[in-house]
Amino acid sequence: MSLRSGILGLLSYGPKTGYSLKKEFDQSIGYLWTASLSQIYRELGTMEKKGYIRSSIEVQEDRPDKKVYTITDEGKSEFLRWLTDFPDNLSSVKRDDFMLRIFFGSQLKKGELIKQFERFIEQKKNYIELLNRLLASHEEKGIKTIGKDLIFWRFTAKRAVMTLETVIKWARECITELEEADL
Amino acid sequence: MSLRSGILGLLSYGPKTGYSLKKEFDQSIGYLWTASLSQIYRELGTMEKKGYIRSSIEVQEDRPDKKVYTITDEGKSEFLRWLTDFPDNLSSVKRDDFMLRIFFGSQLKKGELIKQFERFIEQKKNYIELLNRLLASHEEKGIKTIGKDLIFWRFTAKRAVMTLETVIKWARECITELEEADL
DNA sequence: AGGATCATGTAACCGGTTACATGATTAC
DNA sequence: GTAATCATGTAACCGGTTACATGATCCT
Repeated sequence: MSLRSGILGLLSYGPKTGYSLKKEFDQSIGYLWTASLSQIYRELGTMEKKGYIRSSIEVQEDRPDKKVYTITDEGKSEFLRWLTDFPDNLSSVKRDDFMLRIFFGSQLKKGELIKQFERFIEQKKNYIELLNRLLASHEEKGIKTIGKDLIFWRFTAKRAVMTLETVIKWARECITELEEADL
Repeated sequence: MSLRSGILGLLSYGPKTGYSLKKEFDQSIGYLWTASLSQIYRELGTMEKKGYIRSSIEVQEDRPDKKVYTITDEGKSEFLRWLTDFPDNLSSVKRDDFMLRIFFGSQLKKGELIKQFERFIEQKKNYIELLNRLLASHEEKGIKTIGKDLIFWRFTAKRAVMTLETVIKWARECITELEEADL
């Protein structure tokens, strides 16, 4: 139940609407957890029933009213229960359909494969740049505003960047091997 | 619809039962795609209705009869349609609840965090060994029996190993940084 | 004029997980 | 004895995706 925990975690920084939660998912933890609006609204509904969050309407003129959610004490302890309870097995589920296609690559043409590896490299490069901008914006705000969180945001973003650099290296090696191989 | 494609891909090597498909998922592509038995049986049922596969009962004595599935021509072309149709965006979905916990790590104790990073490293190390054994067994059989597939199986396993080595390095760096930091 | 942004949701569907059901043989 | 292996499935549930619905303001 990690969508729930993600929402509670973000709400632990302060009250938010469904819409603004979606933006935070996209902009700050999108590289490690994604969520759609409909999912967020549904989860907010069930969490309010359970008493993990409370809502209040903030009336606005010239744009739709806001429903602002605040985390309750039960919500905080529910979040901490999840946070401190690491699962025995720390591996995340692997379902990667790019890799599945490569696994069955012998049924593809060499040229097509190389083209796809090149697209792959391009996309990962762009993603690294995006993450570096995110990291830089955290670093800029610095310890004064973000506080103790900075080091952990650096950790997670760092892992993403390092992994991307590795898969780029891997894809380059694949291209070289493919070019040398006679298929 | 990649579970379907995974099954069709495996059936393209030869007829199989639901049970033996499960074993192949676990033993050869488990590191890039997982599937449960109930999922496989359900998918086999719908695929037979669609005409992608055909089944025949193989009677056995002293153990349950087998229902052996064979890929049809429609099945083959459905598989190739999927295989050649790479999506525009090659990124796989990221939902990693270990990372989510690290992101909110400022609410955890330093000692607990280090312990979890150490568990993480141990598990990844073990997984590398498992993959290396898998790779070695492919390599052993060699080009003569596996043929053109070998290079692609090496590619996919290689990526997994390289990524694991990277995340181990990352986790070690995190531990060092954590030990030096005063939280 | 047309699309993005702000803001809320519902409904249907689809794929993955968990639990249940059955039952013989083989290996420790 | 008991756990693993062989072999098939069904049913319920749960979480994620896609489509639908509404409507004003702001920017190009």
